[in-house]
Amino acid sequence: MLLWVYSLVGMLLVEIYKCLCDPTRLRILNLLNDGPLCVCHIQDVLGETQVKISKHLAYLRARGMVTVIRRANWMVYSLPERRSAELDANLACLQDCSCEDPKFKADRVKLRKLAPSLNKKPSCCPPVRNAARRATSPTK
Amino acid sequence: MLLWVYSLVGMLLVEIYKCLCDPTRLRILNLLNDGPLCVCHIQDVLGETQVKISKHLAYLRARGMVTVIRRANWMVYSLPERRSAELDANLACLQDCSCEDPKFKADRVKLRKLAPSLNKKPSCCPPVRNAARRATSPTK
DNA sequence: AGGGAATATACCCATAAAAGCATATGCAAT
DNA sequence: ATTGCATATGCTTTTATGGGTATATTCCCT
Repeated sequence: MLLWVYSLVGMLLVEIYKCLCDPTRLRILNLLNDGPLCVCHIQDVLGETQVKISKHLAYLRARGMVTVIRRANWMVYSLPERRSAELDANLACLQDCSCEDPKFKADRVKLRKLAPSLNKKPSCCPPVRNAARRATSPTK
Repeated sequence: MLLWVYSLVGMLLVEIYKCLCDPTRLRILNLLNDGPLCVCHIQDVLGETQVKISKHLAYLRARGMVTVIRRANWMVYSLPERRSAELDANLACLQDCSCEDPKFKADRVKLRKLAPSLNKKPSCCPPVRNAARRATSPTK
């Protein structure tokens, strides 16, 4: 698998669409639109296995579609702060499309209901709206 | 390959993105944004083989991303007249993104330069902006 | 140092996608 | 009917993708 991290500016349109053409990834991005999240939150809301979520996050990360920071044991994912014009336009478009869609809406509702109890865990990712972000993947 | 023609309204977001995640299809849609085109025009502008273009058009057609009418020997493809909100938003977004992009722009320029000579062919698809359109595929 | 928790990765399998070559289809004109 | 043209389809190969199971990594805590 030949992959490299695209610079945010140079991110190809096709690569953006490749990120968007899977239902699980769309659901993840829909959640991240409301703010940074750790894997366990995403996992619990989507009701999918840890591996599945983790792999899709890796896919998105490798293409600069999300950024991540480590917070103790937890990996906190966010939409990238600095975005190419293309990425920005498409994320906005996705938000438009998903905001009315019942399935996406349900995920967001579930997240809000779940969030308080999840945040009672020892020191899971806090419900802050704008955690510090890093541009590149910490995985090496 | 299990495929069916999506009703325009019910077209799933993921299916839209699947149509958009291939460079050749993006180039095709970029050209169609300027108006209906027959296969030979697309083929000549993109410089790709007939099979390749035809197959990608079939892919788009099967998902309601383009419509087609027969005009004598020629098949004239268009973007669908009636579009779901999602499709409309994404086509607009694509147009935004591709209008500045040098590669897409080059294709459009090439089309305009090529069009006059191509239209000298016996009775190739005319350079009309709004040919009659049909909603479904004529192929059976 | 050792254990537990959260997350990532390796490997495997089934399926889908992309492209090529060859061939078929449908229309028009002779 | 036959030929020629534009386009579509069938078959094949290669590669990518998505998901699963098992295992590794990285951190915190004791």
